[in-house]
Order: sequence, then structure tokens, then C-alpha cells
Amino acid sequence: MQAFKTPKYNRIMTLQETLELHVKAAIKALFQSELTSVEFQATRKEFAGDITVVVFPMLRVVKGNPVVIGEQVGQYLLDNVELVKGFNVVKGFLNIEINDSYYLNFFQSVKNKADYGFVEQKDDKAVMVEYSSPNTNKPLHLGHVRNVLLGYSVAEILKASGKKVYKTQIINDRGIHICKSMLAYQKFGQDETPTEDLKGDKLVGNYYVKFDQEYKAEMAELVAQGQSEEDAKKNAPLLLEAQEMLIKWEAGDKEVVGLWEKMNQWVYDGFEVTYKNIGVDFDTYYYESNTYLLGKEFVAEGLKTGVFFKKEDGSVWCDLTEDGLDEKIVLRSDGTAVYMTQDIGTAIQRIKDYPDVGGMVYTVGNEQDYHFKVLFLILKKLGFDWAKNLFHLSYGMVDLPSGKMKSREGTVVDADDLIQEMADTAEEISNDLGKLEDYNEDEKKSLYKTIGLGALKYYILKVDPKKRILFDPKESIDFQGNTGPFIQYTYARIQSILRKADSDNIATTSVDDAIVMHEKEKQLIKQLELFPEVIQNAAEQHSPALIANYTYDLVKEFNSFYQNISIFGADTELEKSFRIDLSRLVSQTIKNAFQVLGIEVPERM
RNA sequence: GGUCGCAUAGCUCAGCUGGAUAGAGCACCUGCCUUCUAAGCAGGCGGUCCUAGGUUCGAAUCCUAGUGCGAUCACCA
Repeated sequence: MQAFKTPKYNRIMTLQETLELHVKAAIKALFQSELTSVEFQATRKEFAGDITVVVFPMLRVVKGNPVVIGEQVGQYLLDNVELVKGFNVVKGFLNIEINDSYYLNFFQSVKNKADYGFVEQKDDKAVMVEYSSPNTNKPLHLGHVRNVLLGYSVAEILKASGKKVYKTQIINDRGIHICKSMLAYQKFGQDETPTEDLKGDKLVGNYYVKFDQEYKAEMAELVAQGQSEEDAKKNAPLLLEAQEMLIKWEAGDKEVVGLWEKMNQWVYDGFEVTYKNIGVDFDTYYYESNTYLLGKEFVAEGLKTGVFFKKEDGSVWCDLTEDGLDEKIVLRSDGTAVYMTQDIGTAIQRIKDYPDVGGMVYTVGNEQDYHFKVLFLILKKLGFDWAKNLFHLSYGMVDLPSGKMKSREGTVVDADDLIQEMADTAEEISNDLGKLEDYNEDEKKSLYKTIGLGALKYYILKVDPKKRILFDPKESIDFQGNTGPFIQYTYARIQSILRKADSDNIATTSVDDAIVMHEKEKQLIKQLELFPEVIQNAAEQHSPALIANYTYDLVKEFNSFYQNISIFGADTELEKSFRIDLSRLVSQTIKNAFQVLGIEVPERM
């Protein structure tokens, strides 16, 4: 059941807003009562009408039989509102029929807008959206893919809704885990360098796995010598060496820092290739190695103002018990920074760098729900007014049937491999269908990638971010039904129609044309009319899934129209032109919707 | 144990301010390509909306309790 929500964007008064005023007037005229709001929903297909007023809530103000009240209000609307051409009442539902001219006028007013559904930038305050935020010791996997797709899409949706947006990430470029792969490389690497077949991030990731293997072997040996497992964990020589390396790094040891810079650069180069492959980008980057010091400064500041307190051993804490949470450490007893310190520093640094930012979105997995709750609270306590506009875009893990993905054990679905597999599948299907014989190899390759990526992105974005995804590599992602390729296919099919219309020089329609709409055409226009509102809702709720599901509904509606009504076989030239105009706006809407999902649309497929 | 999230058809998921007979896709079964691209369309099969109470004219949706799954509660990040 589709309900209509009052739009907040700037546009001509919507149908619902117009009707609301009239329904209120009707209640006033008929019953001398004031309604505070009117409840609307789309009329169910089995009843005549376009929009339905629910009478039940009015009973709080007007006493009586809902059917009788519905009849009276309906009659009033019919007599007083030009838009209304009929009505019927079923139980407590007043179904209103709207004049076709309303829909035709609406259609004519938007049909040539390339940016249909998008709102021009209006807010002076910008939003910073963080996503990806990888560690620099391993390549990106399917979990990162979900993160990156969600973050990128939410950023694009916010832009489309009229916000200024900065896309960013925080790079975990320091710490013991980075030293682990560095150490393994130093010991076993034999000066190996990235090659065309082995990207830098993969190379570094291999040594992270190598470290874990060697480390486990050492542990096993120590246990065999009689140590407890716990002791062996702490005493394994490799781990001690890694810890030593971290200390050297912090002390600025030339050799260690040099290796760190070299290997991180390999990883960054590898990441860039993957990001480009996925089709996402960033406006600005932040590195933990640069922001933790600022965090420490503000911890000191918070100590002075009483936001934090110091324990006997010198560690610094924030007492959140009044807010129903625990005490949280913000600085170690030895004065070094913890995770929270860095995040405080990063947030403040970002506002310093971009003073027009009034809020931030953090795309981070739901295992950090608590962390962000605390972070936001601390920033509020520190007195930053932007702290009230922070949002944790939390999402569920992507698990494999075998359990969690673990980079150090090599049980991950690699991002690059996955994309390649998706393209391969698209190629297979495409070859079976054999529609692209006249495409050259480059064109084909690019198309397979568009379709494969479209399938992957849609598959991930159409579900509620909160839900965890169980990804079975053996069961391939669908290319039929509620999928990216299905929608891309519809787009391509419309392009084919438009090419034909273009070569036939078919005229376009105008407001003055006396068009008689077919039921399917009217349904399509109604669905199109919802799009701007869907963008706004998706922005408010940070939900690409709303866009995906809307687009699917639109496309289903179009396909039904397409299969049941002939476009070029229309009875009159006017009808033909109208159907082509309608198809054009549908394809433009698909394109715009997919743009904010980060999915490309093909001209043919 | 405390806290947070999730639970809807065999499977994957929609279902937004509480509204009419809970919707899609996959899978399975019927039809439809000499006509604008069949990655499609038209239809069939399939439901204890986790359980039990409660609020309401009306509950998948809100409240309470419970069950199951996941996460979290580190001087790790």
C-alpha cells in the first residue's frame, strides 16, 4: 500500500496538498469541525479512483457513520473541486477519481527535464559522508563492497536531494596490524614488488596472511614446548618483533618508516584501481596518522572543562553513566591515543578543514553501533553544535555460508575477483542471447561490466542496510526478476524505441494536445509522479533501498505497458507521440534513479 | 548477565505517518516471439507475518513479556 507523505521540497502544490485543503474545507462546511490532518493512500487497483481518503481518523472530530461521512465529503469535493471527476465510498474509504487533465498537465511540465526528481543545491550547510575506510594491510573484500556502495549511494542521494556533499574516508594506516604485514614482507618478501598480475594491495595482503601462518606455527611450537596457549600467543617471537617494529615506527625509525611508506603506497595504488573498478570516488582523504594528535589536544581540553576525568593511573575517561552508558576510556595511562581519541580528532579536523560542513554520515558496520553512540555523545558534551547532525549509517555484516570472512585466514570474497566474475556471468548470458553480434570487443567488454556491476550493486543496495547478508558464492546473483540487469534491460529497450522514433522524425506532444490516456499510461504517470518524493524520503532515511524498490515498481509498470500496448502501432500519430514521450521520461527516470545508486545504464543489451 | 539490531511464502526480500483480501522475485506449473529487444509479459501454486498477552473501530506495523539468530559491553582498531 503506497501512502503519500507531505513533500518538503519546493514545487507546485501536489495533488495531495491540494486535496487536503479541500477535505478540510468540506469538514468545516458540512460539520463545522476542524481537521488537523487528512490521511491519504493510493487507491487499491480493484477499486475505481486514483487517490483515497481514509475516513476513520475523522471520526475523532466528526461523529457518525464513516460511509455516510465519506459520501458527503465526496459529494462536496465533486461539487467544489475541478480536479475531482467522481468518487465512491467503500467501508471507510473515500476513493476519489481525478481528472485526466491533472496527470497530463503534470506530465507535460516535467517530461523534458533531464534532472527530473533532483533538487538544485539549496542548503548552505554541507554534509560529509565517510565510507570505505580500509586498513592498509589487505585488499578490499565483499564487506568493503557493501560499505562503499552504501556510502557512495547515500552521498549521491543527498546531493540529488539538494545537499552539498563531501565524500571522504578515514584510512587506518598505522598500528600493529600494519606492522604484521610489514614484518612478514621484510622476512620473506625478497624484495618482491607489485606487478600487473599482482596489485600492491594483494601483495601486501599476502604477507598479512603469511604473518598469521608463521605466527601460528610459532605458537604451536611453544605450546609443544609446554607453554599455555595464552602465553604462547604473547610470547611468539614474531609478535614480539611486530610490537618492536611499531615502537620503532612511532619513534620515527628511518628504515621502518621507509618500508611503511613504500608498502602503504602499494596498497593505495591497488585501492584506487578497485575504486575505479567499482565506480566510486572521494573528494578528500583522512589518515589516522594525521588526526590522532588533534584528538589528544581535545582530550586535554575536555579534562579542563570537566567533560573527562583522570584516574589514578593517569588514564582519561568519560563518564556516560548518566546517559545510560558506561565509562569510556579516551586516553591510555601511558598517554597514547585509543580508537576514540582518533575519531574525536578526525571529526574536529574535518570541520576545521571544511567549515561549511554541518553534519556527517559515517558508513560503518553495525559492530560499531556502540562506539558511534559514544563518539556522538562525547562530541556533544565537548560542545560542538554540529554534533547533533551526526549519523551512523550502520549496516549488517556480509557473511559466507562458511561463516565470517577473515582476511588473515584468506577466507574472503575479493572485490576485484567478484566484479570480474559478475562480468563473466553477464558475458555468458549475453552470448546465449546473441543480440550484440555487431558490437566490437571493447564495446562488449564494457557492456558486460556495466551489467555485471549493475547486478552486484542492485543486489546489495535493494536490501535494508540493517539486515545481514548471507552471500553464497556458489549461488550466483540473479540477472532476472527484481535485479539490476532487468532494469537496465528495460532502459536499453526504451533507448531502442527512442532511436527508432528519432529516425522516423516523430513529433513530440504539447499541453494543448487532446490526449486520451489509456489506463496503463495513467498508471505510469502516477508512478513517475512519485519519484521526487522518493528521492527526498531516501535522503532523509539514508536509504538507497527505497530508490531501488521504487525503480523496480516503475519498470514493472512500464514493461506491462510495453507488452500490452503497441507504441508504433498506435491508432493516431498523437497517441504514438505521447507513448514515445512517456517512454522517454520513464527511461530518464530510470537513469536518474540508477545514477544515485551508482549504477550505469546501457544503450543496448 | 546488561545493551542494541533482526525475525514476513521452500529460498531472497518489499510492505514508509497503524487502514481495505499481506506483496514481489527465485524455484515449480500453464500460456505468449513472422509485429517497438522474450534478461520480457499474462496467469497458477505457495503465508500461524517467531510465540503469548495488551492498546485500537482497525496491528505484520505500536506497547509488554518470552524464544531464536547476530552484534556489542577492551588501556584492539
